[in-house]
Amino acid sequence: MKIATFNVNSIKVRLPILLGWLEAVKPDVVCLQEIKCLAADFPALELKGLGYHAEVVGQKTYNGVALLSREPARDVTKGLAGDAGDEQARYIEGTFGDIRVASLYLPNGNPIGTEKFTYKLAWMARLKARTAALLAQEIPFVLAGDYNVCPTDADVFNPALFRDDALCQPESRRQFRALLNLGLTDAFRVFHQEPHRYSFWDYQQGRWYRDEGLRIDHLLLSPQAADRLLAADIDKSPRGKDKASDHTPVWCELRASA
DNA sequence: ATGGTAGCCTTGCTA
Repeated sequence: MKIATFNVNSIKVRLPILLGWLEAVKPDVVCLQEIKCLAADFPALELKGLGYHAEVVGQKTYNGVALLSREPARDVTKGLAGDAGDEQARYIEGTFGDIRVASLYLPNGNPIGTEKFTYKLAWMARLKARTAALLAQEIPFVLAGDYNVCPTDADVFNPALFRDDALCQPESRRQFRALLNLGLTDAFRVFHQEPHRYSFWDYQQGRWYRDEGLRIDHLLLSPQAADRLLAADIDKSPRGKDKASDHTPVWCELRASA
C-alpha cells in the first residue's frame, strides 16, 4: 500500500498537477493539506473520475485537509481531540485496509513569541496525546502531513537563517522528538540518511532553482506499520512544474498484511 | 536595507 502526503496550497489551483501526479504514481492513499476550501467546494467529481474517494475537513481561505483513497475510507474522524473550541481545519483520520491514516496540517507558529507559536506547541501536545491513544491500540498507523517542523539542522538549507523561525525552534524540535520517542518512525529517514533533502521550497528568492529548502512534510509510522515498511522517498517532480505548490509529495510503501 | 512570491480575497493575512 502506497501512502503519500502532499501540501497542495489550494486544491483549486493545484488540481491539474494533482490529477497528473495521481495518474502517474497511483498511490492508494493521499493525505492533502492546505486545500483552502470548504468541503462543499472540494473537486470530488474530478477526483472520482480518476477513481479516488475523498474525505474532507474544509475551511474557507486557510488550512483544510483531506484523505484521497482508491478504496473508501472507514471510520472517518474529523478534527484533533483536546480543544473543543479549535475551529481550524487541520486533522482527519480514516482506516484503509487494516491501516489507520491521519492527514495533518500542524500550525506554522510564526512569528515566535506570539499566540501563534503558543497555539503550535499546544497543538503538538494534543497530537502527542492522540498518538499515545493510537499506540495503545497496537495497530498499524501512519500520521502523515505538513508538520511545519524541520527536525534537525540537516533538514534545512541554512540553519542560521532559520534561527528565529518557528519551524526550527528548539521547542518545536523537542516536541517533534517527543512524538518520535513515543515509538514512531520517520519513514523517509529509514532509507535516506543524507542531509539536505527537502519537501518544501519557498516561492521567493529562487529557492527551488537553488535547491534551498526544508524537510517539513513527514510520514510517522507506528511500530506495526514500520515493521511493514518497504520504501519511502520524496518525489520532487511536481515541484518543478508550472503553477507548482511550494511543497512536493512525500510517500511510503507498506507491505500488505499477512 | 529591504523585498522578494503565491493564494486567498480581506487592498491585508498567512505562509
